[in-house]
Amino acid sequence: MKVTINDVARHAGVSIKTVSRVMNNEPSVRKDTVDKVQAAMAALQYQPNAAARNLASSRSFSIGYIYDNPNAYYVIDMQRGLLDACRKHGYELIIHPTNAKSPDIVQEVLDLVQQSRLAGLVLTPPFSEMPHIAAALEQIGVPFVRIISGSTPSPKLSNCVLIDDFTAAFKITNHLLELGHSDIAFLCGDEEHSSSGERLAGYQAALAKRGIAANPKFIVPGSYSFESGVQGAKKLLELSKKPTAIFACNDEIAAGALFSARLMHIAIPQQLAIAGFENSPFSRQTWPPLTTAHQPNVTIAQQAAELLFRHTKPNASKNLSDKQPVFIPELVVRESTAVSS
Amino acid sequence: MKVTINDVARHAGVSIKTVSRVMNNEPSVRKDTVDKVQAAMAALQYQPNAAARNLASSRSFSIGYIYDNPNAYYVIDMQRGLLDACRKHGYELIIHPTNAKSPDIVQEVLDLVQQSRLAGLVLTPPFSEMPHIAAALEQIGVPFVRIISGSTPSPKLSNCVLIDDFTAAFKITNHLLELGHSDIAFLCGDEEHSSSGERLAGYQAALAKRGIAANPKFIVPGSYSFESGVQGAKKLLELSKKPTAIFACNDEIAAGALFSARLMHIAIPQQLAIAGFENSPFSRQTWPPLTTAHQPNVTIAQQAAELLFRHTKPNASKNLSDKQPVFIPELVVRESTAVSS
DNA sequence: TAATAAATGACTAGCGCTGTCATCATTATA
DNA sequence: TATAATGATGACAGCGCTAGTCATTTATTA
Repeated sequence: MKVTINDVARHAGVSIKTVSRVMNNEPSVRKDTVDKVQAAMAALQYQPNAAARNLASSRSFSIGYIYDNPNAYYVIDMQRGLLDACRKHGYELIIHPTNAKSPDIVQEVLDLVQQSRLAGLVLTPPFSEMPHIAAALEQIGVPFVRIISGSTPSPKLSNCVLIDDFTAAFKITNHLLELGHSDIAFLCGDEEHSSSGERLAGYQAALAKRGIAANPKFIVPGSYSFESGVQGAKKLLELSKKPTAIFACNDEIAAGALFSARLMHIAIPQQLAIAGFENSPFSRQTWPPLTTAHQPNVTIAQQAAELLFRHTKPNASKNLSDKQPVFIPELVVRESTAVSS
Repeated sequence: MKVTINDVARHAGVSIKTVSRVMNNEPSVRKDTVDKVQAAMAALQYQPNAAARNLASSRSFSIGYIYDNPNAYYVIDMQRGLLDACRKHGYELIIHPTNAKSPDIVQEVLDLVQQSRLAGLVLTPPFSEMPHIAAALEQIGVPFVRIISGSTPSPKLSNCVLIDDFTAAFKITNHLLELGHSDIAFLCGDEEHSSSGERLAGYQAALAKRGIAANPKFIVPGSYSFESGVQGAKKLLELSKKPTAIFACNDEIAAGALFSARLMHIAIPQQLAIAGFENSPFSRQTWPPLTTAHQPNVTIAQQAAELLFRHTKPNASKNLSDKQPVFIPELVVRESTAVSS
């Protein structure tokens, strides 16, 4: 029933210590010994006792994922990717939904780390953009990886996975421009999220490249929510000079804009083109379906976890750790920006 | 930095063992000793080492949640509720997304239980409705709680949290009837999910009570997906005798139906009323927003976990364990079924 | 073939907690 | 008041593994 390291050792004809060496991939174990031991582990279906390993080594085999994101699909995708990586490396994932705006969020994170004895942490927005959290984690020496918006790798961002929102937003705006639009409005997400700023910058850069002066009234502050899209679009569509296209900072905002346009009997895409960002499932389920930018969140999460494991694992090869992943979301064209027929 | 049970014992002036007794609320510790120990724990901010407890007691302090549900919001809510309960009882939650249709799903679940040494498991549909999983878990003696569709508590369902889909569906159908509809169609979810059957039964019962013969063409098989709603509604709206109202088995199907109706230039709710089920966030974000039934998923999950802990905890009072929670989703009326003006 | 380095094993001491059993303190019973 | 019966507490071993120290065996190189 219960297979211990002893059984494996006996089965493989080696000592307990050698099995332990293999498990912790310590150097100076011969290749064929490793094979022998691994064969024995497989044959006996050995499951190392995580509790014992934990206790003896006083390191832990779980990483944490803190989230506070209204977009459930994003969270689920992240979890999926993180779990994939965790399974591969024999780690466990501790999830922790919380309120990022809580005044003692830093303490909460530290408590989590202590209580669950986390080996490391993966941070997504908004946590990945809170400098005091990064600072606190650094101080207590807990490795962490941030998934953030950015396009240019740099040493300062060595523990980051970058999402190039700028370029993706540039591409979306360009798509609208190519469709013949020049009065393109932008519905911002939360100011605190740097993704919103990056996307705005991409939008502005695309306009600038065509020599189009950005109309300040066409840039509407807001937040990453349906409601914000409703309000923002309303404001835009009540202008005397309406935009002919709206680029929303994410799909939810875009859905809100769609809702507003419909209320005002504005036909999409004939009278108004709308584009979103994220490619969340409901971007396919609006009417008409939304043009958007696709982020491979599962893959991003996997990479983030892999990056983290390079820091948590003592004997892992760290030589490739300079590779800093950058993901560029891809343009997905759907009916919400179809050429008016 | 690291506070151990030793420190607490010394601080409280008792033996290590007594502290341990307090932690596990074993009987036969005097009241004032308990207080003394708890005061010491609080003063030192003692965090018991889960790994050590695990190892020494060979029981575990984590429960599992397996999911395979396309509805991310549902999963997130479940997690939230489960985590709330876990935190309260000092447990950890191990999440495990997987494919319910995998041929060796039972083995996978058993492996998970073994590998993560789970103290128990919470099952939601579709897993909660797979008898071979329940059987396998019973056989290896791992406690589990199922969240399933049903209205009448019974001893056989002692470890279940029931969702009364029947009554909720009855209420929705009744709402449509009261609006003056009599040609009400029903878009089914997956046959394997008993919720679909229960909701269908509730729909039929409501019709029957009014003496309305159900038109078999108005009952369309399908699955819990947007696409299924699109197809199902299309079929219905191409009938020579169209329904005037559609009750979809969940919001996603309803959104699909909405999409289809729009394609066919059918005005909602003027020409067709549509109702969903679940009250997922996007039921509020369609145009028009969907009438639906609200399930308090966070609370449901909490209760499920509490129920589970009564089985996993050795010294817990089990006397209240006969109480079997039943939740009736509530009717939420929105514009998709507004009286045609 | 000797000299050097690389693998491996035997042994030991915990990691922080729980379980068992022995001990001591208290109360009930005659 | 003595005696048993119970309640409350402590001493100690050990959960399954890691990690360190040396001793021993095996492979590699000059």
